[in-house]
Amino acid sequence: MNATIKEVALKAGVSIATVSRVFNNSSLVNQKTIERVREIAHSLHYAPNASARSLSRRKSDTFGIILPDLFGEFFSEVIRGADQTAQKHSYNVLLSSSHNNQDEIKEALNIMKGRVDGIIIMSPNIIADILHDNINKSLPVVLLNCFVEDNSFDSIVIDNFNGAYQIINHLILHGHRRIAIIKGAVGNYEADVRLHGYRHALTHEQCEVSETIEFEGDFSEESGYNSVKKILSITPRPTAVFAANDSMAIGALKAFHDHGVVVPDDIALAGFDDIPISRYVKPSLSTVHVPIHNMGILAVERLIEVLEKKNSTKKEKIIFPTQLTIRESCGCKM
Amino acid sequence: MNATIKEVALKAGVSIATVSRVFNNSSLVNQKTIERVREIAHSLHYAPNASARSLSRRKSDTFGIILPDLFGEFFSEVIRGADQTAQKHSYNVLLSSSHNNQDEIKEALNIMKGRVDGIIIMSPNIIADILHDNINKSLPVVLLNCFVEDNSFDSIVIDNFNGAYQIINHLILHGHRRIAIIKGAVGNYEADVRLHGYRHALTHEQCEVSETIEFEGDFSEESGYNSVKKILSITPRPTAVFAANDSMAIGALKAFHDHGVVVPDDIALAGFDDIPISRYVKPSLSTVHVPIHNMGILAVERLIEVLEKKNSTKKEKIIFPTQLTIRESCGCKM
DNA sequence: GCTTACAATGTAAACGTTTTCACTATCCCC
DNA sequence: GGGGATAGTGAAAACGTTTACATTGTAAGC
Repeated sequence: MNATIKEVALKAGVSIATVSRVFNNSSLVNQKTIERVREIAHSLHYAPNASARSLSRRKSDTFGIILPDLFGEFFSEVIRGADQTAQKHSYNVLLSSSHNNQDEIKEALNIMKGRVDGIIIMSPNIIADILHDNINKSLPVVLLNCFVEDNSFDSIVIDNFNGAYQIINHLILHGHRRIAIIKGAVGNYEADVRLHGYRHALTHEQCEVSETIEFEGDFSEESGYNSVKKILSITPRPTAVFAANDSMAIGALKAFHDHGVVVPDDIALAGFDDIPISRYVKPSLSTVHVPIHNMGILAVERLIEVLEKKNSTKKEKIIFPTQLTIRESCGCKM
Repeated sequence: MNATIKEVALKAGVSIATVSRVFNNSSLVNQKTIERVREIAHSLHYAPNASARSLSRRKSDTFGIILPDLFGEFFSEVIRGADQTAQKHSYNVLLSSSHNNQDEIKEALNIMKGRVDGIIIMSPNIIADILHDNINKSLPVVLLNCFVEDNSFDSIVIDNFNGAYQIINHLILHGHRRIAIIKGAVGNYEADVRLHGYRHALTHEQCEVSETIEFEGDFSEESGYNSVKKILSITPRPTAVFAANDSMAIGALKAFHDHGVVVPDDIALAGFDDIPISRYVKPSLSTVHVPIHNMGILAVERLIEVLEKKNSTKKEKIIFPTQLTIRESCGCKM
């Protein structure tokens, strides 16, 4: 059984109000009293009950993070940034991942509601209606890489379009005209935008745009690996492949190797995200750098800003620029 | 403002007790009443206040997870397993990472206290005293890969010793006698045990054990990369290198390549953990498979078991076996 | 020595639930 | 038609805090 504030007060010979004040660093308490209370509290292993505190203050000091999944390095980087920043500001992080459909997100939102002071949602499949219906207007929300047409939520997105555009453009500049893509998961907003960037760059330079060189993927290494077989079977063979994320690119790299196709000599390869591992594969991966870690940091900082009412009236949409990161796998010198 | 149980009760023409019963699926409520209450609740966007609920029930339906860091795929796999399992049993996950010293862990424990119904701690640096002093006996705890001499906590550990032993033994069986190690982080329990397994295997087969072939590392790709320069500078050159985790092995792989040393032809390489990416690097990594995901699952299941008092009297220590996973980087056929 | 001011503390009412206990109405059985 | 059961509901006391307000004691100012 944990000690309560009452027991501490009793033993210290003060009222519970005073104990409360000591633990909330109120300036109104006598120094001697503070010391006595702290000592007694320590000897009783007292720690304030968080639920009671939250109930009374109408504040939980906790942020919720809702993620579609937790595979690979991408999401853990987001969480890492968010967690570190939250801790720095004395907030906790309530995590809920593996939500891939609308119902699961709805469920997660309902659980979070009343438990957190703000929510970060990352779900490239989400539909805005769900949010409107299930989130109280007074609860701060930051959307990460979600598609929202209106400005009803704060939102942070990566410039997926330009990222894809740039790397395709780079490939074209180095002589590639027939460039295949391994697409991201179906129905995924980010996947769609990257595809559009890819197509747009090709169109702009009068290169071939065709569904015959667009291959299915789902962001996993395995799907990247599996696409390669199909890519190698078409003629003429594409001279370059753009995978919509690094995990698929790494899977593809392995597959090319297994089929005796040398990257980048026989075929160029590029990815997207710049996950930490991508510089350590061989050949190292040319990719589009995304400041993943920073997104987590910024999302939390924005929540805090809104909570402190500094800047809450207007919703903001922050677009993170990406950066072309040329390594070995595309075979180009910058 | 969120609606409260009172408003729902008022509008539905019942008492708050009845509303509460409806939301707790009590069997004692009339079907018609249930429907009316639910309808009204929905129209008011009512969701029970979690703090009040926790306070009243003395239960938060939340588990805490304390981690040293969140880098790489290892930790995110643990979290993934834990989160999925927690969700399955209607629990939430409160995350707190980036704790590398005793004081930070103490702090994290104090914050978690009163917020969670159970705690999972993964911290290969932890000292048991901290735990005894800061955790209430009544709070269920599961230790993941921590060193604890006594049986005062439930604990799940990987069989690091045998894992290391086995893979070194494998290398020896295939003719290697001079095998270097890239060690894990200093002061890290897992790192120590893997080192012992390595040494023990060498000793057992009368191979050279010497600090001149033991190199510093910290589990990061970068440290793996940096060790290689030193490894290549000693004579006679080791014929095999064992990295104490896959991340370092992948860094080393890259370094060997950059130095024109072919793995496995010129030198054999092995890792530890079997993170998802290790099968996709080139050459694919021979390593020791660790059921990371399962550890997260099991930790949560154990917490639930204890909470439900099914099996709480005795503390358990579960040792996860590892599995030798031979791929290309060691150059051996099984 | 009387007010005034202020520092330090206490009292008690919230906060929004759950849950025990008590109560009513209804039904069934002899 | 009286005496249980039983189903359904309500009243009210917790749960452990915070905090507005009230109350002390003491020092300063005149």
